Amino acid sequence: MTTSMNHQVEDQMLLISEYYPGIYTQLVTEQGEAKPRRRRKKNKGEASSSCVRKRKLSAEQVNLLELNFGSEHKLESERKDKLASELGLDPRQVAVWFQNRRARWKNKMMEEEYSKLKTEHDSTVLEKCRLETEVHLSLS
DNA sequence: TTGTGTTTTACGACCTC
DNA sequence: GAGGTCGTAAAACACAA
Repeated sequence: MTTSMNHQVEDQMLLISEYYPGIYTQLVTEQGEAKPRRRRKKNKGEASSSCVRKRKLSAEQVNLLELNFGSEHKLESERKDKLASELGLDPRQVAVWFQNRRARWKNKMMEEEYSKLKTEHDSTVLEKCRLETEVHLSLS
C-alpha cells in the first residue's frame, strides 16, 4: 500500500500533457463530425462456450502490475511477456490491464486538473468582484 | 435478499507511428 | 502491423433499503 501511495505522489508530479500531449484535442473530432462507432458484438465464442468466466486478478498480481505501472506506463512486448510469465497470466491480459490502468490514471489526472482549474477560476471571479466593488466605491 | 451503483476485466473499432 | 486510445459490455463487488 505504501508503495502505491508513493506512486500516486509520483503520478501527481507529472504533467498529464507529458504523457498525453493531445489529451484535450483528442476529445473533439475535426470539424466536430463524430463518426458513430459500431456496437461491439457480444462474444459468443471462446468465453461463453468454454465456460471461461472473467476472473479478478489476485492481490499479488495486481500489486506487481501496479509496481510495474509505477515505473513505466507504457509496456514493451518484451516486458509484457516477462510480466505475464511472472504472474502466470496471458500476455494479452497484461496488455489489457495496462490499457485499463492508463485510462484510470488519465481520468484521475483530468479530475485533478479540473479541480485545480476550478479553484483558479473561482478565485479569479472573487478577485474580479473585489476590484469591481473597489472601482464602484472610488467613483461614488 | 435484492435492487442499484461502481469498479474491474475484456474486447471491437479506430488511430498513430 | 503492433500497440495505442476510446467506448462499452458484462462480471464482480459494495452497500443501502
